[in-house]
Amino acid sequence: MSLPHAILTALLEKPSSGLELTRRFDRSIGYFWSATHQQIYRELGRLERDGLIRALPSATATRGQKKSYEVLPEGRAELARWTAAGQDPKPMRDALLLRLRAAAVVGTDGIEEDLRRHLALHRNRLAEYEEIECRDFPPGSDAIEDRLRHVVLRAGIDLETFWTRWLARALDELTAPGPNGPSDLADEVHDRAGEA
Amino acid sequence: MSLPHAILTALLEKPSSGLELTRRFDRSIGYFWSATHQQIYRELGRLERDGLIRALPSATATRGQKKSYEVLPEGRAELARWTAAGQDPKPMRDALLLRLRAAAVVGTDGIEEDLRRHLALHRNRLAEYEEIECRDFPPGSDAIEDRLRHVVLRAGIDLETFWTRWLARALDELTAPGPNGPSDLADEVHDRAGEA
DNA sequence: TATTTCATGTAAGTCGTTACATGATTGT
DNA sequence: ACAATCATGTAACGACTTACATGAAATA
Repeated sequence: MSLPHAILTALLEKPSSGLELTRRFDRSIGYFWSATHQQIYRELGRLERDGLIRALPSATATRGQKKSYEVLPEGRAELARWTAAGQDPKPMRDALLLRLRAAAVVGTDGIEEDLRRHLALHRNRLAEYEEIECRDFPPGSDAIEDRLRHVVLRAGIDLETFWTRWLARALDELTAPGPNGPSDLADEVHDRAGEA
Repeated sequence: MSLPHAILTALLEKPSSGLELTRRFDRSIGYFWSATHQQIYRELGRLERDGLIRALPSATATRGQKKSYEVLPEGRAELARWTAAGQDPKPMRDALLLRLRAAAVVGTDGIEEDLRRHLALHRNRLAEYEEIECRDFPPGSDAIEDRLRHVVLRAGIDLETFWTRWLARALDELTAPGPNGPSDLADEVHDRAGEA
């Protein structure tokens, strides 16, 4: 149940329409909580129905017309309640690690190319985050709101740093010659099919 | 569509029943792809229906009786096809980062306690992974299958290391006194509600 | 026999993804 | 007028979550 609270946070930072929210999710907020425009419109409908947000008076009620929302006191209270309540971390899900484990069983065809592609993507995102840090968080800012936002961005930077380093290492392990050379895995595994 | 392939990988490593798979997902595989027993039973039914796995002949057909599965050649082929195909990384979703961003708007009540709890959890998991590394991957193993499994475990270790460091840093930022002290955020933000 | 544990499943509801539909505005 | 774009939705489906149901085996 995080999407409604992500939207409440975004609307408190600045009242917006559905499409504006979608764009903001593509930029900053979506870096740690992504959402499509369909999810956002559905959730805006629910939040309005439940009395946590309301459409700005200026907005007309017809389809295709821009319609902006603002957070009501009940919405702010609900966000504060959710923020203060503890939550257990969700177990992670990473398809790339799963594929690597599968590759240890059925062979490594196609993996190296994809690791390189992921490495390039993570390097790009890392550069993007570091640019944001230079622009928005010059050294010496000290209000606690800024410190919080900065430490969140820092998580993104450190995570992308981890991925770039780990992918480089995985590529090393994948391409380094083993005792029988790097390309004999598929047959070898096939011979061992069915063992414990 | 990763769950069926996670199950195929697990079954190739060792034929198992639904409950055995559930336990293995709680241990090693679930470290990067978690699943509940309901998901697993449903998926086993689909995989059997589609001819990718089959129940071992010994298994009886009645409810409440243990029923083990093994992978058929079609299942192995499907797993190899999926493993070789490229996939885009999914955007990440982390509720804790979202809560920190929300806390910058509605106040930091309750956050510090939860950060400490998360820090303890990640430290425990890190210790767990490092123990597995010492036990299962002594220095000098060099078959490519072992190198692959090791580098996957390494991702887990490095990720938990990142989280412990980042959480410690976040706690520093949260508890360090700011220009107006650490406890005045809620009121301050409330005064600023509605600005750009 | 009664309880607990093992083991397999059903059902309902929410969330996320993909594809499509519709109205309004702007530019040519 | 026409096309492109902005903007708001609907519909359908699959994935995930939570709660519950049922049968078999062990054990007290």
